Amino acid sequence: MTRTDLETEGLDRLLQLVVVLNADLAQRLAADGLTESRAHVLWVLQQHGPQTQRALADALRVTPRNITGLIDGLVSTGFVTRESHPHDRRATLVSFTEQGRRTAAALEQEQHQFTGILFGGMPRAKVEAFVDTLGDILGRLQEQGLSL
Amino acid sequence: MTRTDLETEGLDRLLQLVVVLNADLAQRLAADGLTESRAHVLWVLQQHGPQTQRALADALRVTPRNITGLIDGLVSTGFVTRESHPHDRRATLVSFTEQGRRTAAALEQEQHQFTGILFGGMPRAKVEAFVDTLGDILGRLQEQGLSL
DNA sequence: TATTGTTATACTCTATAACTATA
DNA sequence: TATAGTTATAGAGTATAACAATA
Repeated sequence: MTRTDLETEGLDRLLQLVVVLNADLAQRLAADGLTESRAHVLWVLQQHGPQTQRALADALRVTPRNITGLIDGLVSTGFVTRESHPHDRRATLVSFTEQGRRTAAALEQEQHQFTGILFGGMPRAKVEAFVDTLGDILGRLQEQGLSL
Repeated sequence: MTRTDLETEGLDRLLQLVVVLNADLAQRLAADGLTESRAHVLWVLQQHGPQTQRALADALRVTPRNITGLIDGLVSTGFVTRESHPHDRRATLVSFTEQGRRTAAALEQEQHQFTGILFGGMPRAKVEAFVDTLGDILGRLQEQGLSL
């Protein structure tokens, strides 16, 4: 196999993995009545606690108008509430409901268990090499201006 | 680093890679006036030649109604045309315009060059190990019923 | 004057259901 | 009777622009 064919095979598998992981994520979330965007909101709340819509807009890198719609959806499906901000009457604080808190915790748990599917029983050295190469590739992409 | 931490780090980097690759793809396509879904149509045409909308619906795994909308968009932006099917007057054949053909070929070319960013200058053994592990992981996912 | 979130409007992707034309 | 593609309708994500309330 030529070097070029090898690299092409690598990109193909990487793109295939992207598609499969995305599809699986969307399906799991749909089972909980969530979309990827709404789950992203829950993720931020889980990591950083109650947030203003402005902060959520910055975190998700979408417009404030978009956040209004996402929170509308999460409120109507019972995952979060809008609370008044204690010090700024312009702002609202988005907080978990009990259902939201449970769901976010369960998703975090599921992600953790997912590592077992990916790496379970794989020789440690192989996992280490894989993680190292991923870091290498992410670094290359960052040099191209591609990062989070 | 514990085995668990290592695996968590691996999943984190994988998910980060998914996000970065998706964002970059969307941005490149937008520069050409394309969305991911519309580009997917061009991709199928590039690989298999002119197709009926029905065949495109099957290939993209979306409803026929959805294909109507995607082709409407691709026609109005000049990437494809609807031609009458030679043997079945119910069906339409979707074909490239010259612009569509050029764009699809350029995208294929760009993807090929992208391998240089990902793997260029990396020791062959390292690339081989990475591609091997990707295949391993895709196999594990397939065992879980997760595949294309 | 600047910021927070909303209303108004528009585009894209997605789906189901009913329908037309054709096989 | 079955298939190809459309119209009708609806929900979700995204954006810009104008606006109200508040800082």
